[in-house]
Amino acid sequence: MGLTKTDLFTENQNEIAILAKAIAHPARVAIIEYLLKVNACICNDIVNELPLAQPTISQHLKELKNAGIIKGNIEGNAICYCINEPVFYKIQGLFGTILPIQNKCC
Amino acid sequence: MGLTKTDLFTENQNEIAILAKAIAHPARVAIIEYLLKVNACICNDIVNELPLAQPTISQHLKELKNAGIIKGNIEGNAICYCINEPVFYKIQGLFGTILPIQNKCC
DNA sequence: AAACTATATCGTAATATTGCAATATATAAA
DNA sequence: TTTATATATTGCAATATTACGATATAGTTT
Repeated sequence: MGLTKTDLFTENQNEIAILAKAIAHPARVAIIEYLLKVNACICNDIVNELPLAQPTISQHLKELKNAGIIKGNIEGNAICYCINEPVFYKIQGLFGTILPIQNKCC
Repeated sequence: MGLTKTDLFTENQNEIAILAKAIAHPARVAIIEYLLKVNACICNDIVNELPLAQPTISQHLKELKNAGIIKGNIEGNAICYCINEPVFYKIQGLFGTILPIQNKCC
């Protein structure tokens, strides 16, 4: 197979999985960290910052954008990327909730 | 290709990516949620809880264990699984830090 | 218009992931 | 010791991901 059975799980479970998958690559983590540092930049800045080819960066940016984690605005012939705050805060909410674990593991 | 260039990124970036990847599947999200609910259970309980075959559950448990998110203790002929607190709190720390975003996106 | 800059898309090869039937392993119960 | 229970591993097919060269698209500058 190789096909995740999305329909078998709740919308919330799928949403968490999709957001986690967007972060599940070191290049995309690096892009997020860089955007948090410089606030906003064009794609070419990221190409110069990371040791990956331009099409590869473009592909990673697309995935981050599809997940809603970043957004891009057309700026002349370039595209200005930045963190999409609402989704970013949502991630912090989803993964950052301090749950009291009652660990009675055998 | 199809091979993530791990050596090009920092240890921290790779660690975040590995933890995120472990959560990047709805079945594994469901397993984590279930373990948080019942505190501890054996693999067969999860097989009965989720609509996936036993080998598939076993595989997902293995990935969660490899990432350090859960741990399993031998209990007779069964294996008792539970959340591995330190790593779980680490995830909350990594993703849950409230960062003030200065969004000056174009 | 021609050359340049910035980004996206296509095509493709290599590798990874998902899912499960079949089977192996190991302890428990009868 | 046979049978049942619980989990892991193997093998395999289908699909997804990663990476990048080549190329397309689109705005900018000269």
